[in-house]
Amino acid sequence: MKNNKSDINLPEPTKAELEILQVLWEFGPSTVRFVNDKLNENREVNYTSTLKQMQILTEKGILKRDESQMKHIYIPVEAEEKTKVQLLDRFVNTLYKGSASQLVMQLLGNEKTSKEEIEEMKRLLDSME
Amino acid sequence: MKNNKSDINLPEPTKAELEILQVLWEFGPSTVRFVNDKLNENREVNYTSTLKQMQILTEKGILKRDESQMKHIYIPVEAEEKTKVQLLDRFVNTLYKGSASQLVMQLLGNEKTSKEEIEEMKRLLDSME
DNA sequence: CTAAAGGTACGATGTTTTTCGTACGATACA
DNA sequence: TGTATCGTACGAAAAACATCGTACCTTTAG
Repeated sequence: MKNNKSDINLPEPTKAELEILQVLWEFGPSTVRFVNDKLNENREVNYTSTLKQMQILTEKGILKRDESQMKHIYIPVEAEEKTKVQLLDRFVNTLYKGSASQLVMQLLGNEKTSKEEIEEMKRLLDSME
Repeated sequence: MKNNKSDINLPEPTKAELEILQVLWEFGPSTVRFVNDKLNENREVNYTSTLKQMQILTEKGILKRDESQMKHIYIPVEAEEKTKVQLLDRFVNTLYKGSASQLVMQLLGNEKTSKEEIEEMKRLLDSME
């Protein structure tokens, strides 16, 4: 199997970009100040660094923004789910040759996966057709 | 929840590095020539680029090598499983706040996940305690 | 014995991603 | 009204990653 274009051309958020997206997913549309404050709960980042990243994300079409106020409000263009599905898909393809069940097997073998989680997975699977 | 050190200090293979690891996982200990040929089935890479990457991987302690012959043989230090578990763990933590069942839910919602895969997951889960 | 082929080493360069300094406009308020 | 504060814009530096050219050694075939 050669290059899979449909994979390659996806806008692939980078690490720093993903961090920002996660804040927006968790707290909804936000200002740069807010996002930067959240990031700084975990690590030191300069305000203008965050601003720049969010501008880049906007250029790439991953975020859009409301400029009607001086404090611009940034909003993810795609729903959290959609982006995560893409990332998960890439992950499964890369590491498990596309086999979701292999990935699940690994989750089950991982002691960090709790009994409760496993029960929940069972429920999910049983509730399917 | 602040920095999770156990996460942060992992040697996190880069994209190019992962490509190489995958060849070694699939075909076992190999020479640079062999790995490079495999990579070139997918995309053009210069021999010395692959060599360099494999040297870097060795410096990082992700690969070791047998230098007893002129053609060095490279071998992953950690088992495929162990490395994948680490990557999966990071992935689940980053995207799903550690909830494996949420990840599974997303797999189930993805039309690319086949009925067979789902059946297989059921089997796996049922065979657990 | 020698030339070609094929191997390693490694510095340098190219590219992408991340961070930041500086300029400058808005706002707030003493 | 002027100055401190808070915002955006944006180029450029820094860091991380990836690629490659060149030097030089070993093996092999003639």
